[in-house]
Amino acid sequence: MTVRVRIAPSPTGDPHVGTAYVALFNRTWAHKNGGQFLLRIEDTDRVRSTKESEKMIFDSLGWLGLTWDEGPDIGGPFGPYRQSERVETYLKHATGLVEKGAAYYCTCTADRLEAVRKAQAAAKLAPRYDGHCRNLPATEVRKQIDAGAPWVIRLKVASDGECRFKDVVRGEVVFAWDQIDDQILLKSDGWPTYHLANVVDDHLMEITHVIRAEEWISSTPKHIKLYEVFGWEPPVWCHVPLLRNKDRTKISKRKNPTSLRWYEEQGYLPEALVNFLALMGFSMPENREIFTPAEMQEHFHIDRINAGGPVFDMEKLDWVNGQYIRKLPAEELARRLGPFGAAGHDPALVARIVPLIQDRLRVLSDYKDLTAFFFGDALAYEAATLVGKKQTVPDVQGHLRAARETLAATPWDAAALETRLKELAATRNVKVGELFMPVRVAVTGRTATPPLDRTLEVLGRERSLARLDAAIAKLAAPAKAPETP
RNA sequence: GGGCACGUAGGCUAACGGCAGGCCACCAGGUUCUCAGCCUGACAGCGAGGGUUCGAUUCCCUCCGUGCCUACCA
Repeated sequence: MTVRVRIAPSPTGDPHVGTAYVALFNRTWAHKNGGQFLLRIEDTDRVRSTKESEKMIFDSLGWLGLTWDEGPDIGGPFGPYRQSERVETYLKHATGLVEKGAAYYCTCTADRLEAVRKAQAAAKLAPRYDGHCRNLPATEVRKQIDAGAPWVIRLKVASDGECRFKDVVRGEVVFAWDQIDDQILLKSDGWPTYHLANVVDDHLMEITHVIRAEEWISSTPKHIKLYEVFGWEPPVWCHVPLLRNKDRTKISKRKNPTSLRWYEEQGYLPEALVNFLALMGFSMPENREIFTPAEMQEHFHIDRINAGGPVFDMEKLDWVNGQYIRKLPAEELARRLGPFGAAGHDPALVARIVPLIQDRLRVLSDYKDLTAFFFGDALAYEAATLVGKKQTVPDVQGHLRAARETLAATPWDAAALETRLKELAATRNVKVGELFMPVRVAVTGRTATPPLDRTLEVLGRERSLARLDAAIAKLAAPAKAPETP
């Protein structure tokens, strides 16, 4: 039997990091077994679903390389893959269940349901549908419907005994059937709820393994009941853990970035984010932390997924991202930096800059800040920054003037610049740092930069000398003088 | 409240019932003109209590903690 799995995101809001997480496990499992990975859009919530959101799901998953074998955009033999285009199917199946006696029409109003819930809460009972319409004669409900009352279809669940199922990640799970509510299958607008649509589609699309988030465990008995009353073979159940915020609650945008677009905009590499996501619950043999999707696929098995909910650790993500950034060939890194500002810069200059910042990029969007001083003429910094803690203004003035003079007479390559500046420090009888730091600040405006010699080299003679002049002028000016580059 | 799930250092994780190991973060050194990177080292853990066993992180029970679900959302 061919392994067929799917993810079924609902297109509401930004594309979620949890979607990518579950997609990764699904896709890896399908491809490891030579099967198919499907993307199905669960847009049965007519109020919240949007086309823009759907598009973003396609784009973000595509960005991550988590491509699908069948889906709304590319089609496939089991389409349509958008639930809004399958509404008649669900209606037909729901009414079929009523005819079989496995489901029933319900005309209870929202007001009544709320009142029932309130009463149950007051009596400290579990909030649950009270079976009002289930117990009414069918003719009575029929009469109300014919009179124009809105109706829904509910699944008949409550009964004795237990619902047991095997979960690949967790082992055997048991629910008492009397804990399970008479779930609404078809809403009053004629559209299905998740539960109905999900089961019908998974069956018709021949899904073999349902790999989904842990939050669905509680609903699984309803789904099993549906498979039972339809007379269908249920899939293999695999509930993977939920990604967590630092406080261990379900990951949420208030407490942690969840939008895949955010990660893209920050300049996390897609392969790094996927690698990091894999680390949340999956582990490679021999403690490997950095690996490709192909390597993961080789060693992956659903039953190796850790069942505990992992805290999404941004610091480790940064580390993983750094690993990937440093591994990139310089030209490739330059290309990837394009959208982060490098596209607007002279390619030849970018090519010289990239090696200087490759070890210093945490995310690609650091590019702008890290390279700002290579562009433009004016530098904005306080004159005081030029003067070290153990230095006096006259000291620094002397260093800068001497450095300016020396550099003006030095061939402009890193090796020569370093040699001459170090000689100068010796001549002036100061530590290298005491000379280098003021020069660094003078030509870059900051105290943390790539090595000074290479920075000077890329910056060029003309610009470097001009900035030294500006720094000397800045120090000569009255203490609180405004910036005059 | 009820149901279910989950507990290995601050975070992610590994370990046929047999010496608890790796990564991130943190800290300390080294490299060095600063920062970053890189190298070395240090710190740090089986939620608690019972039971089974020669032996329990591992199996069982109880407790505790945490999370999810408890919608005509998914």
